[in-house]
Amino acid sequence: MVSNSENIPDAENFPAEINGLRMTRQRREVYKSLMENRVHPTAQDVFMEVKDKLPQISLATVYNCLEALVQHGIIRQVHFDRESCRYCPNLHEHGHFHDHSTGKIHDITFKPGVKLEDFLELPAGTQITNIELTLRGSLA
Amino acid sequence: MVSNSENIPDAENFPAEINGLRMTRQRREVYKSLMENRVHPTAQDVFMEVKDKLPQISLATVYNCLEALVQHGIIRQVHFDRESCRYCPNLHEHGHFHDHSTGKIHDITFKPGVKLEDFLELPAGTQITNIELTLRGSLA
DNA sequence: AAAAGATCAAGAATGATTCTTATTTTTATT
DNA sequence: AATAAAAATAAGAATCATTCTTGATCTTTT
Repeated sequence: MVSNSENIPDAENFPAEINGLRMTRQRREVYKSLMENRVHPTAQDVFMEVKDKLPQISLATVYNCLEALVQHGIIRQVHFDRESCRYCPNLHEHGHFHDHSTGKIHDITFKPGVKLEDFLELPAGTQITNIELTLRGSLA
Repeated sequence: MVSNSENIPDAENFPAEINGLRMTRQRREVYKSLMENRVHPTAQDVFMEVKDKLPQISLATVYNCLEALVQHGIIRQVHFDRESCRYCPNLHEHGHFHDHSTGKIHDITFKPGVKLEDFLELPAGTQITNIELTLRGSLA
């Protein structure tokens, strides 16, 4: 159980809106599912999870909810090649390590204080708004 | 013209095989197209380019050729979100900067001597076999 | 309570990629 | 050089994640 390490509010006292996005029943369950098990699920995965709580929810609605949450900066979308998009409620700047031996995806953080210019040759005047870093390999 | 900064052999004296991959007419034209204009094209882009030389080539064959070239370590496949895959003959370790103001994609190299452990918190025992780094933004 | 606006469910549409199959080309064998 | 076996190609069908469309259902505002 991951539970209270991150203070996930339960249904009753869940905020009515987050970052200006109204928390409907569907959005709340989608978001809670992401918060409760940090497995970088696909839309399909979330759909199956959430159906326990809202049996009538549709896959299209899960896509809508995920999109809305992404647009409001509540979750992040991550990509591995051209596989299904995955979703992640960790908003801290981080990359991902795809462990091929287990199939699991792990968050990778930058060392404190590191800046892009420290390790990349960036052309002068580059304004970076988004970084996506993906490592692949295995834990020996 | 990019031409001879990288010594692209012309059709006649093109190697019969590269990294153990036999250079058929189709593979050769696909590869030459990538080498000659470094624009990170999609399969569709390459298809249109190569049709000038081989009018009867099919899109499926372009996909086959690109796949074969990737499998033999002759080119790299790169991904931007879930857009069409793009291809790149630059085999040096590098990332990509997607400039939203122009739509262009630029190669970004690491500063010489930089190692992953220098800027990332890598769990002990991680064996990295592949890195994909994508930056988005604009040139101010 | 009525009207306007948002959200939702269901299924159709889209688009990149992969797969299938028959044909053609290349290579190996006689 | 002729034949057999293997590899590559063309064409189009199939797949699969995602987006779009439409009508129905909630929510909020009036």
